[in-house]
Amino acid sequence: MKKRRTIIENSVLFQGLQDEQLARISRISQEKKYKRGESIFFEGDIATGFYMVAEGKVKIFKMSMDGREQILHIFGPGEPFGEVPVFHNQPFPANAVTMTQATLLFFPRREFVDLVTSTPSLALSMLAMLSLRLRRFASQIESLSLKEVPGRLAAHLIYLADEQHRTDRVVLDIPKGQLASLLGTSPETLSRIFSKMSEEGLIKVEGKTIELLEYEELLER
Amino acid sequence: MKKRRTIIENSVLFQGLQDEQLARISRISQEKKYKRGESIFFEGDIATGFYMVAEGKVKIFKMSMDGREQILHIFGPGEPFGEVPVFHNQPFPANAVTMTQATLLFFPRREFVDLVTSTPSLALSMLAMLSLRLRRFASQIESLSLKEVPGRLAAHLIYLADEQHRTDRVVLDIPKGQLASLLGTSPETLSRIFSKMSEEGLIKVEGKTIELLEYEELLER
DNA sequence: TTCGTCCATTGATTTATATCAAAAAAGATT
DNA sequence: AATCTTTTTTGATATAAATCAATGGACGAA
Repeated sequence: MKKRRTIIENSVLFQGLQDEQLARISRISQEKKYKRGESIFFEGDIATGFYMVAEGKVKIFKMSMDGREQILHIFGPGEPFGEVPVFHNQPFPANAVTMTQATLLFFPRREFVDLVTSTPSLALSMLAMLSLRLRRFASQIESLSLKEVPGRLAAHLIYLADEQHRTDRVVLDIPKGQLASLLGTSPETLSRIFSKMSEEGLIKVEGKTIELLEYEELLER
Repeated sequence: MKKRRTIIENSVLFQGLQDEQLARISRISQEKKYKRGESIFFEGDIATGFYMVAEGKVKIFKMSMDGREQILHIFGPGEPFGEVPVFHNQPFPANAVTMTQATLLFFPRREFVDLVTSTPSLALSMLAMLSLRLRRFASQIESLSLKEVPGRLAAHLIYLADEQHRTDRVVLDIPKGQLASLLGTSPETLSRIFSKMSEEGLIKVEGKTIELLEYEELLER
């Protein structure tokens, strides 16, 4: 499996932190292995720490009186769970069970709190990173509901251009089918829009390389 | 209205803090009154601090060029908003407007950051808050891109049912037009879907009260 | 080479939803 | 009660995009 450190530095919660900070986080984490269908915690349990999925899938669910389970979340690699009650020092509000064989990282509350307490900058960096992600999510939601697909594609191309530090061309880092899903559309539709934008002279598509012929125009979309 | 101190010590963000810290928080906060429909801030504004609702309701939303709005959150008493720029030192990512007459507490950025730095449990609360928001956004994005409107409505009804601790009926806390914007659709479409779901016997709509006749079915949507 | 698999494109059709327009209903104000 | 305003519903139409179906590479394996 992937190295613990890799999981941590690519996780929602810790990504973007400095090496030194990541190292400390990594040091307090404990690796735990689970078989499929094993319980991780139950509703009402004292939250002694939180978890992050390294490998496998975990479901968080509540049980209704008549014994039916209501799944609240399903978490996969890189996603933390149980952190909200842990940070608030409250019992777990739901149950957690592995859906597959799984490897989890456990972060003991005590040690995590000590770490944050002794390193104020860690908490601030984490807050900054979470804020940044919230910002991105907000614009993704905006994009999904307020723009139609060509607009979303344009926004994504601009985003890639920004990331790749150029305004003349970008290289897609995922297959077009996946891009379609990322933009909330179908491969067919995406393909048609690529050709329409090409006809309009906005871009030129050559496999995974997209030339941005009218950067300014794209911004408008 | 309730005393400022009461709001603060019962809020998710500040609950559990010691008296001295609560007093400090209370000291740096400023009370502001708003009429219904007043703007609190606009997307792009420089942020000098964040807010907490003491009384009333506030919506956070994005606006498209042609004036359509997508609501990102609706906040009520005790809930903070506008914290993202506090930790990221960038302009507000969305607009905020009061939906009712409202009283807000304003916390200046500088003082608050100092406070967070010196109060680990506050930092943890803040982390919990942002972490939770991130999760909500993630499911909103999933919902917008994967489900069509009836599914989103069903999910929202279930969410309300959960929040209101009952499975037989829920009461909408906002006008239907606003709900449409929250679900990323138009009032007309939402209205039609309400009547279709009623015909199908899934729900029964009486003004703002929605009876959930087939809770299980709704879950499936 | 040829075969098979994966990915991308193109065409035809269907469908969900937005939009435009207007009426009806519900609340608020005088 | 009467008027005004806001919210909700209904109808007709337009449209973006999903879906279904088929074809055309591209790439690796045998």
